[in-house]
Amino acid sequence: METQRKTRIQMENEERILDAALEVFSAHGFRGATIDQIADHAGMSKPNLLYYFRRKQDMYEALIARLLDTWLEPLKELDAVGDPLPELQCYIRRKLEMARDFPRESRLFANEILQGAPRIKRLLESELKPLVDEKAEVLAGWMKDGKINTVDPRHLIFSIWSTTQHYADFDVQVQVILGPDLGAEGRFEDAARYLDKLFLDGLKP
Amino acid sequence: METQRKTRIQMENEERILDAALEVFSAHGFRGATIDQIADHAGMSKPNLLYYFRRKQDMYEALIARLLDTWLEPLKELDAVGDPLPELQCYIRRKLEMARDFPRESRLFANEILQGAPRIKRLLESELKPLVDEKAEVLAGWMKDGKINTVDPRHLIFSIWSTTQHYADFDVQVQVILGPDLGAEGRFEDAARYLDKLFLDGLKP
DNA sequence: CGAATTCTTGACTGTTTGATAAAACTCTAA
DNA sequence: TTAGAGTTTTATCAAACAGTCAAGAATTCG
Repeated sequence: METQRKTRIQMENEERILDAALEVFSAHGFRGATIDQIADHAGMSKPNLLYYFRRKQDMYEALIARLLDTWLEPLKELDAVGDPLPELQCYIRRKLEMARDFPRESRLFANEILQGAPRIKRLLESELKPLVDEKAEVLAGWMKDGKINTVDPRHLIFSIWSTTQHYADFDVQVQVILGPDLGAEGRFEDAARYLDKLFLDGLKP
Repeated sequence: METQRKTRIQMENEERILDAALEVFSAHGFRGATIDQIADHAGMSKPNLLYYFRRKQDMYEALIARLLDTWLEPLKELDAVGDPLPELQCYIRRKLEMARDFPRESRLFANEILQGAPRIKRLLESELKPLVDEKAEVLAGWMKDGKINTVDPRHLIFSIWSTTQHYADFDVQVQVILGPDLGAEGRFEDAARYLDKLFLDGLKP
């Protein structure tokens, strides 16, 4: 069976479609998104879109597969041989940068998990779980060596994910509360400064 | 115009419907939920359900209105005259308890905010914003008095919301990573212990 | 009781939506 | 240049969906 080569038009259109799909899926979730909306965003007719992805679910799965690696990359780079505290600070900042630079991706995952991850639960078990297990060991090692405060490493990871992704997933709420005066960039800097303090020193005076 | 009194059957059925609606809306979001699903969960026919709530959106709005107060109550109780650190610890624990005891409510809000809060943005501005402004002042006062570490009070509130609600909203992911051995109760205790440490001392050894 | 009111249901309507078929058009490589 | 592969469109379908209607069943209350 020969590997199918993709034409120029195929590559261009699949790209356009996946970008449009990300836009729509991340804003409305899988069931809330319609093929018509995605086709509109991609600037093509619905049957034409369905020529490239025969079913709605195919687009969704293609998106997820393409994004998961990017999404897990910062955690993968958490390095056992690095200096623990700076290493963690760097991880937190990178996650925060991703929330700023890829909010659609963040919301896509959030939507999926929120609704019970029916389409990617298996992927979480095969990709996410082992990675977290591995990095939890790294963190546990640092704790044993007295390099960082001793806490449950998995819950530590949860708190990094939740605090950073909050700025992408709950952006509307964040904007309502912080007001629009401060731009997105200003909000980002404030958040980075705050999280740095929180994770280093906590709230004790 | 006389105030309409509600019959026994009306009260019972509206209750049943709103509970079913919470179940379905929180699992699928507004657009993903169907009236048929809600009617099934409530154990009644669709036309019967629509006799009580004429449109899908009416159920949703009734739910939101009913839940918002409950949801904001812990923050309302944050007391300026109390002892700062214990007061915050108490708030964190109460939010975590709500994530454990009312995960559907948490997911309902999460779904709504995630999708841009089209239906409750006004409510956030009129109810949530002033409350947060007020409590941010309280926190700022504590910081000025040197009772707690000086950080951005609004971002502090964000981090409490995100870390606690994470356990309700991303429950599937949490379960995949922590494994099912540990029950929900055990997970809760671990989370409470971790968050206590994080917010008090941070990660510095 | 019995009549007024409230509640419930089956059948139905118009619309949206995911998906298909086939014809028409465009591109590419020999 | 032209045959064939690849692409786009028009027309269409069946299922899912929000919401309606009128008639029948149950409940309430004088």
